[in-house]
Amino acid sequence: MTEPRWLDADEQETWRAFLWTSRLLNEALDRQLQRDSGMPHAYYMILAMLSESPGRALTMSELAEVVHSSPSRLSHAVNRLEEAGWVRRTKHATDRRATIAELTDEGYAVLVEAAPGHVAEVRRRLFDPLTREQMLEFRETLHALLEALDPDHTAPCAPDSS
Amino acid sequence: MTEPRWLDADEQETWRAFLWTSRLLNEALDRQLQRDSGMPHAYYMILAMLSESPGRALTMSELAEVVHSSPSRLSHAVNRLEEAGWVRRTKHATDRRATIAELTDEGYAVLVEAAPGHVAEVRRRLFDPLTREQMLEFRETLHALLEALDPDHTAPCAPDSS
DNA sequence: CTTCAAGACTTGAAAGTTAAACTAAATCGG
DNA sequence: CCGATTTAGTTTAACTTTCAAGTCTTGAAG
Repeated sequence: MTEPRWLDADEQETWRAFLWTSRLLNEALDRQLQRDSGMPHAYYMILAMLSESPGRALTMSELAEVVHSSPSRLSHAVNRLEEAGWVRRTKHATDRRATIAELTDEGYAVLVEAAPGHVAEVRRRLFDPLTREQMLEFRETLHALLEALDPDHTAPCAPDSS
Repeated sequence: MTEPRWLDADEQETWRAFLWTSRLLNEALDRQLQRDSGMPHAYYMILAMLSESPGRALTMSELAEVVHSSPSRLSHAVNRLEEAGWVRRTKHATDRRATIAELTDEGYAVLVEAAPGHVAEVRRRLFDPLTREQMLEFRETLHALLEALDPDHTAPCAPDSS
């Protein structure tokens, strides 16, 4: 740690802006989902990712990866979702270590109910305030940051759903 | 909620990229601070904001505002920081409702110790991957988003410290 | 000068997350 | 085939955050 180059004023402001934007945006989304569907954003993501998977099911490991959750966190979350009746656990047929999490019909219904409001909120908070050009250049910048944060592309940032 | 305009492919990808970037960046920062200084980012912010305030002290309300914390969360956090001996609570002289949180010398020392590593991490994760132009345009975009998220400028995004 | 709403916190319990330890099943290298 | 690893997942406890309620001022109205 030789000579820690301090942040200049522009950097300072950029850093602040990033911190506040990501916090306020995440809070807005969380509030909306909690209010309208009674679940946090992380839980919504679990349902959403399951709904897009073949058979509306994934192993816990696969699911943990796509929602970027630790195994532990996912396990707790799926406990809750199972209690709510939105997800069901099954044993994997051939690999008996694996557990399969499957979206129930009820869970799917909840998701279908929740999605429009969620998408509307994303649009309102993220896309309405930006021009198309701003959005595209924003995306490029985010990709540059992602490249540095996650060189191996662990993150499933290919075109997928919300 | 009439006709929920879905996200197109570009929007989809932008939204994903934002989600992942903000998560990975926040995680990286949290990990670094937890590892090197044994505290979460939110606690670091409390110390940092106090250190920049006149007399290294603020009322709980003021502090809650600058770190964007609920009163309750801040109260719990300050309990921990007080146990650690990094912050001290005092009664406000004239308004006996108010409590003043004051950074102790020990807390200041911890912050001074922690700051360089933290700044280095911010630089590494956020600024190194971007060109100066990218950074400046990124900041503009974030300001546009902030304007929509927080029209009353509650967020202290004027030039300040980390 | 009382009354009473609003302001500034604190508290306790519940929800969510993290960290570390643990079980069980599959795989790999002799 | 067998022991050592690795992989998959759960569990427990600690910790952070949120939510709802409660305390003690202040300030403003009547």
